[in-house]
Amino acid sequence: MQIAKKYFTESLIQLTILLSLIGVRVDIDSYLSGYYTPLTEINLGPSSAYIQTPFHILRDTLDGYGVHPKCPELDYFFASRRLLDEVRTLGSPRFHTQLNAWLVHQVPATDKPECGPSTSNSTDSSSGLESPGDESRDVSEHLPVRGPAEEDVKVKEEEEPAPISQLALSSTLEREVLLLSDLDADITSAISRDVSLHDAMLTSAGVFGLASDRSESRTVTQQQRALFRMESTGSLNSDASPGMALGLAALPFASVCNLTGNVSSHSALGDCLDEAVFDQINQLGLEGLDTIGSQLMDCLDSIDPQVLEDMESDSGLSLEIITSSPSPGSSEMSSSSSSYCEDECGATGYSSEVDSVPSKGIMDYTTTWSPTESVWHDHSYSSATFFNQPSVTLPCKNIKEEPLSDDDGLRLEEREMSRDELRARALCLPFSVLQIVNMPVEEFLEVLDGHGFSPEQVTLLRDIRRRGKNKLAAQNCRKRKLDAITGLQEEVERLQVQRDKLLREKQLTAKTMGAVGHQIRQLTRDILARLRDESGQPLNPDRFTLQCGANGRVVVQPVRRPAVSTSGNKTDKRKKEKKQ
DNA sequence: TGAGAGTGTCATAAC
DNA sequence: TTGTTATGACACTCT
Repeated sequence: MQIAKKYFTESLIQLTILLSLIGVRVDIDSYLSGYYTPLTEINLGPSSAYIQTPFHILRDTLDGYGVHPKCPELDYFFASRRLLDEVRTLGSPRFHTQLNAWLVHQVPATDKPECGPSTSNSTDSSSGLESPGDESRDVSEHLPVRGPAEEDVKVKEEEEPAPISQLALSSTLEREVLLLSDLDADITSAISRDVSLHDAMLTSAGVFGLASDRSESRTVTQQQRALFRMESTGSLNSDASPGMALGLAALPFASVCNLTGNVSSHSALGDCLDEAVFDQINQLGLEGLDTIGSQLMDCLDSIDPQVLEDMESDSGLSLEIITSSPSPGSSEMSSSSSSYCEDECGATGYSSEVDSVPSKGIMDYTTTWSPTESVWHDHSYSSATFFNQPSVTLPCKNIKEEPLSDDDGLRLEEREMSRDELRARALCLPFSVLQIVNMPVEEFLEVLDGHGFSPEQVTLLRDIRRRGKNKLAAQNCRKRKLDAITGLQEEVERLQVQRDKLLREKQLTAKTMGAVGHQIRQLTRDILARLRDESGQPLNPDRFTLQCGANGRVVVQPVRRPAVSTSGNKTDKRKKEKKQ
């Protein structure tokens, strides 16, 4: 029994570690029952695209416990480290963990799209799904589908984290191992039904890059749509538990590939993993199920591994990553010589920091701008718009020739495009709105002069830039206004508290003064009653009083009464004199 | 259906 | 002179 409990606990912790790596927070405190250090986590849901988290301010809160619960990014950010730290603090009884890596899917190499020139240009940004040396990718592509018992991977220390894409849910329980061995068919079929591993990888990889080739662009788009279908109608609605769904939503970068399989195969895994664990996960994820789609794509597209890496050390700026999901053009497009294609996900979010503090991985554009730069930083657009933002610089010619397979989706994308994006597309400007807005003025002037634009295009470029700048300025202005209002409200509340405090002090002081005055009068009467005048009679308190001098001497003085009656008599006399 | 919030855009002033 | 920023005002959309 003791051994079973130990195995059970170890399995829970292993699962917790893995879930923490993918962003799912699990409270296994109740399961551990004091066996190990309590691990307490709160599921706070996904991050908002609007939220800018000042990581640099909280960089010292390594354990994350001090993080405000309304800051989901921070909690998400510290979850993995905290869990690992806590596990590490357990000391010597390190659980002998075996990770059974079962590959979820294998995609033929022919499906591997190329990201065109952007692939090489945005290596740093698109590497989120590729572990160093494409290790995970290689494993995913070359490893055959095998049972967990065949591929056991020792859990390495945190200093040498195993590629997440290689990892899957594991257990040391024999029962689980045996059952997992039978899951391959289900898992593979579940994933193949909706989206392949390679699709997910390439879709995410593609969002960071540019696609110059039309067919490649469409491939990526279709893959992305496939992923959308997966998350909207596929495994999430069928087999996946909400908890796992939320975990997938909070999934960072590459781990989504394997987790897609995990999500799809939850029903099977539920047989071999403790139901209580999944119940816990389900409870965690029920609230986030509605927004799972945007959350998933948030994680897929907006997380730059480089930036994630930087979170540990710096960067109070949020991510602004442009998605490279080239979409089919519209019929209004005219032919153009432009073959450059880039997506853009909205205007640069309002943040003076973004403009004034060029940061690593944040404002690459302003420092080393080039038309092929694909990394942007957007805080201002919602996730839905974020993912549906098509490129405004599609090669019009190719688009016009190719039939559209999904007109409804195209119209939806066009409808969600801004007017400037539509205008830019109409005039086939080879730059995205974001590029136009964010490029340095010198570059902008060079662009205006060196590309042989027509007057209409030049005017549109200037207007787009002006409107984009002004849009950001308006956002900043409104933010400042709200901050000012908030500050004033806080000041008002503070002053009201101070006023109430002063009023209470005033009342207390008046009360004290009254008591002291009463005591002084009583004391004066006592003293005067003890004193005698020349005739030996006690001094009348109504006619005498005590005065305390500056030197501390106390003297008896007669009470000075105002001569009201005399002055009144004088006026009466004057009135009588006037009458006479 | 009206109210309110949020947002984009324009006009303008200031730097 | 030009570009940028800040801000009021207006219109529009969405909840």
